[in-house]
Amino acid sequence: MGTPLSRDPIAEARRNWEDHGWADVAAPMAAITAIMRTQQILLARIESTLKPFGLTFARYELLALLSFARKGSLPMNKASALLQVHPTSITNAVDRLERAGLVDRSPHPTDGRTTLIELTTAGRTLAKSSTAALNAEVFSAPGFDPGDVDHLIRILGSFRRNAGDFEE
Amino acid sequence: MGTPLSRDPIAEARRNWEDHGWADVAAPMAAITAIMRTQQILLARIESTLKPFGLTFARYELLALLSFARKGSLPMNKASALLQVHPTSITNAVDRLERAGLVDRSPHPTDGRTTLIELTTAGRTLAKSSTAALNAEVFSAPGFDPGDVDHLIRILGSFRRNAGDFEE
DNA sequence: TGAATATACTAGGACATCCAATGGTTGGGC
DNA sequence: GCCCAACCATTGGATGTCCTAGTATATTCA
Repeated sequence: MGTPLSRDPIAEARRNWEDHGWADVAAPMAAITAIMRTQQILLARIESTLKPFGLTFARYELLALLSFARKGSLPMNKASALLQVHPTSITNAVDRLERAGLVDRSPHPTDGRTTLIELTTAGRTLAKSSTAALNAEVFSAPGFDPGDVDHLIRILGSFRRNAGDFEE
Repeated sequence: MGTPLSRDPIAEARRNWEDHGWADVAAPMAAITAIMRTQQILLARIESTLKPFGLTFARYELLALLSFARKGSLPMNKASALLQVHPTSITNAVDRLERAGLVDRSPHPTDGRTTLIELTTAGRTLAKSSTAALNAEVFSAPGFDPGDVDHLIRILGSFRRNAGDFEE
């Protein structure tokens, strides 16, 4: 987004917090802000890799989820729960994927309320190739030390469990 | 967003990656996905805390940045660089903050291209009270172990430096 | 000095997310 | 057997982010 700054803006914010009498919460504030910024950087990389495939991250996630579904199809509310996004976001993503010929909607055989989504052949092919691209361009060189990757998975896993994402 | 899942969806995705021959990138994939989800959870908490103040996180960040500016004013391009967002996002945020009477725009005294933004009295008051709310409701109980907070700051700081956010 | 280049902000469009409200569909309790 | 609460998907509205273009101002250099 521009040239590197001479100093870390988050470290600067942390100093500001400490100087204003909020030293007790300065470190968590810095950690949370750093997560926000890291997500932004990673998302930009992912979107840039997916762009040639005509996909956004939201649509890719749905495509990938469907490609792993045993039956090849998934109810929309199930997708919403697994991807942890609002149902309307799924509706939006399916609208666009369907218009692009990558998924199909079909009524649930026994429950008239739910809609099933299923990959088309083109969708399955694109899921494969875009995943290969993400693996090669993003996940294989994420910018973390290998040891830090395990730390992150543990720390964030614990956080998500405490936040009520899952039990276990 | 719903009831807790019985299993961690990210751990599940990691297993899927390993089962499909991508074991070498499964762990970074899981870490990156966890960062995405963690950011989503934290952002929701922050937005919920800021809602009573009529602020969003984007507008709050700008307000907080201005409240720490020595001169009390900041060029828009400077704000864009420090918050690491696109210049048009700053324009958008300033539009709304200005309409709410929280900031003012004024022309730069010597450079006719740049616009300065400055807190109004109401803006300064709101910056204080909303920061107090965030400190009390989010940063004081972030959901991380104290030791993990330092780990995160170090790991993510290193990542951001490698990504070109800042030098040093 | 005058033209080419660089910088700063804004306007309009595409996309994603959430919330609130709507219209069907199910299924349990009486 | 019926009714109402719960559930599912969609629509419309608000916000935010980025991108591309366009306009205006500065700076550089021939």
